[in-house]
Amino acid sequence: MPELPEVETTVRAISKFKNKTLKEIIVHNKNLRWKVTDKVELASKNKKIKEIERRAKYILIHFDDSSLMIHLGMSGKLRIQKIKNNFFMKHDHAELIFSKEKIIFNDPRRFGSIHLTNDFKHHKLIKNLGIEPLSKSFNKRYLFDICNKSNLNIKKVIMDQKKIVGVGNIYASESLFLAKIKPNKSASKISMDDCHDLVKSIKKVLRYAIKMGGTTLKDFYSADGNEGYFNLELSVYGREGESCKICGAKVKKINIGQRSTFYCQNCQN
DNA sequence: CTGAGATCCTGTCTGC
DNA sequence: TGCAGACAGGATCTCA
Repeated sequence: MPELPEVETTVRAISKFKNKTLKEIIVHNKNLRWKVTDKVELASKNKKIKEIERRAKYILIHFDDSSLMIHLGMSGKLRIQKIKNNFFMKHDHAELIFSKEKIIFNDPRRFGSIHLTNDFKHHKLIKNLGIEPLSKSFNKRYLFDICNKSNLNIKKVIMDQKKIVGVGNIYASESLFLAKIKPNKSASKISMDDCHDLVKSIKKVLRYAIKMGGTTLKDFYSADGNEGYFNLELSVYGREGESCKICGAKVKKINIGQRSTFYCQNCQN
């Protein structure tokens, strides 16, 4: 489910817990993408939350001496629920308990993960992440450099979390459409002008998706229960056979790295 | 080092 | 309806 905009939307929804004290974490199912360690429950009792932020697709909840790292994987989501509202949903795997409310981690496919670390910056899942696409350092020069060094096609490059973080399968297709670049174009053939357009497109698409509260394709809801509306704005993703919103040609679907990829054969080169 | 492919897991949809 | 198979927003690991 979640790419950068959905994670950002989730972080914003739970940011109201900043400065609140986490009473405890209860893990119902430790078998996530990685086994949830006992430390997560044992070392997170009565911790004041100093900061809540997003890094790549990770939700980071910082305490004084440690940080909780939550990844939503493919189907994970957080929801905020009143303590007294005592109901469970299938696949509720963990609960962050506060005085009146709790944050529940629900993840049917269990590709998500929860870690507690004393040094998140050097955690193995964080330390090799690439730059944030919405930061100033993500510019045409940077993109041009990584494209030049790569033998992959452009879609694979922009989805490589070691290079650029946060861009997943939906927004990769959407950004490439906006930049009028074919997803299977060889990265090494990308011009500086292409990079200019693509950087602008990625930023624009991500910012707009955040503004719309993310994309609700099947069942993404923000932690506050709101639906995301970016799916109404999708230009090519999931629109195989439908007409391109620009030129009217049929939207094509191909596979790139076992992921569905959508583009307009007419608009994108 | 790079890159392709398999893999983790459940739910939903499509086609026979 | 039933059932098999494909597919789904991620990303790591293995192997060549």
